[in-house]
Amino acid sequence: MSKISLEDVAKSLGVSKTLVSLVINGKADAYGISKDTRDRVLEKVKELNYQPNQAARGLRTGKSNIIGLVVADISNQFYSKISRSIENFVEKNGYHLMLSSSDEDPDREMQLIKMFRERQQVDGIIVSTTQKDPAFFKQLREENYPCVFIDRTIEGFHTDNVVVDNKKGSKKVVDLLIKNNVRKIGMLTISPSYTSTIQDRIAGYKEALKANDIKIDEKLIVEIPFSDVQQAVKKAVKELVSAPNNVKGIYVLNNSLAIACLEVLHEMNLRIPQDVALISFDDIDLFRFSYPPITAVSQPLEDIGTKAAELLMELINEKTQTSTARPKDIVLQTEIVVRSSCGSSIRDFSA
Amino acid sequence: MSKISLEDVAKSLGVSKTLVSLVINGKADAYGISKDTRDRVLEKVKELNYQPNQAARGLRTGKSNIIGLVVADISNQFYSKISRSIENFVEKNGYHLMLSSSDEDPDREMQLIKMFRERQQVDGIIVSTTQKDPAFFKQLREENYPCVFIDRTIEGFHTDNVVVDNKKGSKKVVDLLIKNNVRKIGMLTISPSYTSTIQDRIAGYKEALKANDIKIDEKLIVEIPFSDVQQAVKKAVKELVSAPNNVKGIYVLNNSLAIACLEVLHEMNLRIPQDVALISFDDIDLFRFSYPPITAVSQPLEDIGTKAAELLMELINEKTQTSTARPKDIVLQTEIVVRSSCGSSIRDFSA
DNA sequence: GTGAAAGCGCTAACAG
DNA sequence: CTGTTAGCGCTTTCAC
Repeated sequence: MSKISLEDVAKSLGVSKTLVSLVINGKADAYGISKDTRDRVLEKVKELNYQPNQAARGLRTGKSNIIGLVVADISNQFYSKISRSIENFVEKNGYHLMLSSSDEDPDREMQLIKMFRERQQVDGIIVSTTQKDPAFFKQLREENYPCVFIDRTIEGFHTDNVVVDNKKGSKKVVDLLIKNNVRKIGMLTISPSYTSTIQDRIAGYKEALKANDIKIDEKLIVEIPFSDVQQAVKKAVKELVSAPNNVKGIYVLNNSLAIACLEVLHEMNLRIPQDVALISFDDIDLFRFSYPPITAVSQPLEDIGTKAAELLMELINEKTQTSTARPKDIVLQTEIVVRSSCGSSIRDFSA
Repeated sequence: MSKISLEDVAKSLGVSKTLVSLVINGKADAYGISKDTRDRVLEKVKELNYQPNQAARGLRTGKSNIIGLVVADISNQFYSKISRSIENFVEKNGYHLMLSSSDEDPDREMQLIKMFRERQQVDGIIVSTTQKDPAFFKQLREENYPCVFIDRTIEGFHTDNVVVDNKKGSKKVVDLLIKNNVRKIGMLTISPSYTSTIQDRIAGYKEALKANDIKIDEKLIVEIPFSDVQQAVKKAVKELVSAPNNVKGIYVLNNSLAIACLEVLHEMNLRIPQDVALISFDDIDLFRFSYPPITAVSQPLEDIGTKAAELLMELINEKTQTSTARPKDIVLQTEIVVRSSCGSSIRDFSA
């Protein structure tokens, strides 16, 4: 441990702890400390390689300079990319990132947040929530605890969040498929399906169908449990592509589903897009190089992370002050990345 | 904030803080506290939803119950999967994970670790180091600071680590390619190339060539800078596949290189493996579904994370005690996943 | 079996 | 401009 303390620095300089503390915290000017003493202090600090003890500081100030991030699964590229950009941003502000995965379990998520907050004194959190009921977060807000939602919102609960326009993105990509003459389109959603993300994507799908005078068939919408994607997708895809459904296109609502779906289609020796077209939400590296390359709705991951971190830093700093225009609802736009899996090929490796 | 403190609990029970503290920390038995009072305390704690303040506890005990993880880039699936399994393990022990990416910058890495340790009171770290010089870690060890290496070691420095047998894996995969009658094999390494991982993989490549009486041509070994993979790979691949080099196979030493390489080969309209074969270290989801599927050396990511976390927990708990058989050098085995990119096809989508 | 009291290292009134 | 002092909430001797 950094055995040397504030007191050591003060003593070896023959000054008070206060003085050293003020200098270290950049309050030298505010307290009119002479440039000379300030420099002497700074020099000594460097010489002794003094590092303030955060536990002590935290105990005193009630702050930790740590922020928490809770996502469904950090090993999903979608979240790990966002995490990276959050890290980059908060680091500039002297914050560190504490991380946890909820596995889409609402109770676990609550537990994690509580732990972060109450035990570890995390100064604020960024969460991709899997809650349905806003009660927990309402209380958090009442207690004025800095919290930013990413990716998902909770119905009927307005708070600071950074999301993408899921409905619009969803509609556009389904529209594209229909323009490519695929009119019978099955959809794979994922549980928990009550999340805003999934709901909006479903809504976009339905809108696209309606706009093209296609009747919505609820039997073509299959919900896959988060805990057993592999098996469930297999079963679902088989049913969708065969009679009486005979879908000619499959729309999957996230990247894990896409991977599983791709695997099943290959196993079944179905050609994509000739036999069945495939489109997905979430664009990941894999989709560029898969066989065939997959058309997907791409989200600005870096922006999501950066904006969320920015928002959280604002919240933490404003905390007691009156806040301007809160909560901030940031909606970013998606982009359709067209590849051969939907029939309209930009680049097709099978040539 | 959890406004209620130890004192609140004690007061509302009419007992001392000591008592409550002892009960909470499971030392009731050791101090012979009656089952009756213990239960009363526990009940009150629950009723008031008391959460110990970690900052205070940390200040007192010098522990934080946080461990740090430093990797090159958390958005690389290789690290995010490991991170996930570390998280799972340490969580069971009541620890949280603090995360940072070093971007393969040795100075940044040192800075991060110092911060973790000295400022944030992280109880121990797991690091995929990018250092060449062991000095920093030697000092860490002298100060008895718990630290576990994953993925990479530093030459001439023995410490607790969890790695895979890179040399063997590398040799096996190159061997395979040679067995498939590809004898002119170029290799793309990545900087910093002095890491044990890269050195061992290079050694494996050379061994395989030697074992098959193929002359080693240093011109076929190209180092790609971590900071500019895309461009550099493009240039390198073009040179490798054309005269006078005319390689018939490319071996890339990690997954980022593979992705970049795949892209270039497609751009150049070269068929894999007919024109150029491709093999890689690190198996990621993408390789199963890419066109063509890519043969790779697969690493037991979950095991790496779990073992490393286990080791670290041991180190933290042993700290003062005499340790048995330290440092522990855990070497896990890799597995070659054969796919069509190397010529010997198990499953080939191009059919 | 239980309580009193010291003190971890720091910050922030308040004095001067 | 600089120093004194009082805790933040907890653990841990030591006493009873």
